[in-house]
Amino acid sequence: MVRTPCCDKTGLRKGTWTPEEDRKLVAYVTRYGCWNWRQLPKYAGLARCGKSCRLRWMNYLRPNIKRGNYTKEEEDTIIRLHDSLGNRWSAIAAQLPGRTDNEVKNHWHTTLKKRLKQKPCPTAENWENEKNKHGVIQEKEETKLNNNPPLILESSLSSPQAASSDENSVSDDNALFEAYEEDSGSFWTEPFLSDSYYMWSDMSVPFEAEAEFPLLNGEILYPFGFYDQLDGFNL
DNA sequence: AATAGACTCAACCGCCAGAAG
DNA sequence: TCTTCTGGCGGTTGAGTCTAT
Repeated sequence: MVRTPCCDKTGLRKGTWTPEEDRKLVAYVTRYGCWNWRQLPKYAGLARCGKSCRLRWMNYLRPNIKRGNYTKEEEDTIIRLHDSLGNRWSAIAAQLPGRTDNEVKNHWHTTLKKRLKQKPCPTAENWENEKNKHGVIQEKEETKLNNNPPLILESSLSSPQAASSDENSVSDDNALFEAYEEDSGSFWTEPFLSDSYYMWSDMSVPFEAEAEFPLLNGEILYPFGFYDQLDGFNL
């Protein structure tokens, strides 16, 4: 949706991502990882800032991103965690497999906040009651988050085994990664090339783009088929 | 059918913390 | 210790879509 594509002073594109840009980013990150978001666009052949690439990947292109309606359980979790953590969206999102902080934040502002204003959710009330009854639930929640950071991060999300049981709501884009898994075999078993894996094993220094990355030279080797924003990835 | 207002959500912005030099 | 770089986070924006009139 959204912002009119434009360029900033340095010639970097802004606004809505095109299918072609998505394709380049997905191809690059799944193949080489995101060893440095700021440098990545240059090597991936993208006229975007690194931040924009990271955001696009984290919120949209990453494997196992869950889209669509929120379940009652998910909404209850958001309300409960927001009650105890406040606007710590990333911490809240970490408890909801497949949901991003941006998505949780949007859902809160567009739906849940209003709903609670109109008619305080029974779940929130129950939560208050439970807190009063047991006194320790909130502390438990905080402790869990502080001492044992949720593992629902890149590596677990990227594994099909760890995917949510609500598979139908998971983005169709995942077909892309499943297809890649078939190709590479080791895709899921190797450390996921994402935030937790910035540098691939035998590459400590970024090499010359022209020499090493066909992505910049017309003949582009994509591990996947054509991506269509409406239909997802056509393999 | 046309229009206005409300709603949604992808994307941007600015700030902060941690790491490295 | 200071500076610079980078990733991450939360707040905000604004164009597209939906709904009511």
